[in-house]
Amino acid sequence: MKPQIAELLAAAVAQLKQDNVLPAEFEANIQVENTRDKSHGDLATNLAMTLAKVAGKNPRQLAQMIIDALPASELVEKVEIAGPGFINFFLSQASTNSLLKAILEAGETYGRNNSGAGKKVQVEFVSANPTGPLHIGHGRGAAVGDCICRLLEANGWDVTREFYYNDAGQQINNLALSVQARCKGLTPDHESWPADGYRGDYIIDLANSYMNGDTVVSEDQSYTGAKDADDLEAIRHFAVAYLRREQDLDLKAFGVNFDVYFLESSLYTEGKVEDVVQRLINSGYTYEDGGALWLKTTEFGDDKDRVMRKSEGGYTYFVPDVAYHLNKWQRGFERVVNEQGADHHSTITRVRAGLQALNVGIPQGWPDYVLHQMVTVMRGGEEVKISKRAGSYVTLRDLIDEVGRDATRYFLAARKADGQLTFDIDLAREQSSDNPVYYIQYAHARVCSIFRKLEESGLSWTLESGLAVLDKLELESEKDLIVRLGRFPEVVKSAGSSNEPHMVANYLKDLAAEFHTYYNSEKTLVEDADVRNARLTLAEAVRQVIYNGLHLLGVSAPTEM
RNA sequence: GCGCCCGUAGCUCAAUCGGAUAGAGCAUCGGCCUUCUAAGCCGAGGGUUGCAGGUUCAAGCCCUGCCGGGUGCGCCA
Repeated sequence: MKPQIAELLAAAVAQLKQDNVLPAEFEANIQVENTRDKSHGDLATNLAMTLAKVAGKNPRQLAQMIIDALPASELVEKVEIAGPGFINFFLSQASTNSLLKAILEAGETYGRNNSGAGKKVQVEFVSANPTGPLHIGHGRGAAVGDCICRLLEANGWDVTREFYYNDAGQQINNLALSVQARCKGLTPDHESWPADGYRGDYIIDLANSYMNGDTVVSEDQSYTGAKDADDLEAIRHFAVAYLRREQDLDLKAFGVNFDVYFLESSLYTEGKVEDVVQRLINSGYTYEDGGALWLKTTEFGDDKDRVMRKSEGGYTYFVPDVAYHLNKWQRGFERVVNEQGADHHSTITRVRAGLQALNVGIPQGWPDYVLHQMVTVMRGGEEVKISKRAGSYVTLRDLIDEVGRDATRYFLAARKADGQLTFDIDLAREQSSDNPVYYIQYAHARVCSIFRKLEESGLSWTLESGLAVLDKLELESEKDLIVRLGRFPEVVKSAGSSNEPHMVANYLKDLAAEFHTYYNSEKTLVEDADVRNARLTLAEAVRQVIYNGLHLLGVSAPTEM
């Protein structure tokens, strides 16, 4: 409804320009907002207040002139001036009726739009290195990242989900050494245990599997254990494949799938690192000092220049990062979203600086970053410290098993990413019945239950019969519910453009609350067939929107609970 | 020391490019099941939005300075 109201206002502004109330050259910024308070109508604009200065009138006086200049419309019941000069619009039943019709005709596509126009977007998330099981922090990344993907798809983008991992660095060597130590029967307290070795029990399982000669198959590779405790290279390959499989299983259980697995090692084997170094040298932003090769990142906002090639000859980690992002750009992703933990923050400036230095037309703020803050885990009233090396864990698998997939996804995605998150496992488990996700799902199940009851009574409802009697929705609560349903598309759009899936969760909670209230105050299956059919139509629209919204969060919409 | 994130009810969190009386859930207290699922609803209490200034018709939101919590700052990845 917002665009229609904005059109009316634009017409009024044009009229006032013609009447010389407003200067002809002036470009008015028309904003139509949802109201928080019902007494302020359904939609409101601050137009009179923003134009008051230019017009040389007080805002309320100007508001009246704008109202007088508004073209007639059957969408609007009445218009009022309120407070310092807000213009409040009360929508007519004709407008809510047509809204309801539009929702039901759109069905599962209601809320979607084509603002992405089919353009390619890549979302990189999780990107855990294969050195251990996924923990709750990865879970947050997985939930937020996947929801961002779903939102982008709903906004008409062509989404590629990508998982990037380092399969060749120092951490992997430590992993291989740790597994090798276990293969030889060593324990972490032994004096020849590797210095930075991984101590978790999963290393034992891994070592046993390798010595058994198991074959592990993950999404992007497979490898058979060589049973040889002295073959470090074979152990390394096996360990990576084994942990990748474990991570894939966890992610699958979480409802998260990837289109592309990108190996950091491929940047080296395919010459992409060398290529990007050469490009940077050619661009003139590099220099040598102390035997190392430096990049002048300070020219692009960094606080000091960064080493690209160490004096001993190896590259620092940010060079493959730049190479990887150049590759993303070359693959034609106009938009890229990197969902990572906030501890990766320092790479943002460096990667962007490197991309700018390449001088290949990459926009300055490219790519987008969504950084989620740490998750603190509480169990038994105490904080659980997560340490890979010490083997202290709250794995994503633990959470899915204990709390459930729907609740875990909801909890991790329903909050803004840029705040720390406290996840109290006992609370999530013990109070599972008070969990907000059930509250939303319950609203969905209730509508389904109404329709089952209808069928049991030998009655029926069709969309046609319902749409024919929408005028029977005379209650204020019914109108409010419809107005809220009408806001769903803008939530999808706004959440999609700002990469903030939590907005969808909040919207659904509010919608569910409004429906529960309505459900308790008005019976749907009443004697009067017209009223009944009209209310069933409304209930079905509510169900559809909750279904669509839950789908965006990757949470199921049960038909009974 | 420098950079970034956060600070909102006892707790966990919202607040849609700066809008009107800052909202939910949990917890506490009091009501509602012979009526479509009580995993629900209705009501009550609970706030100087960390502090102090500034910008404007309007600030939880923007600017400056403090305070507090977190995190990152290597020729490690």
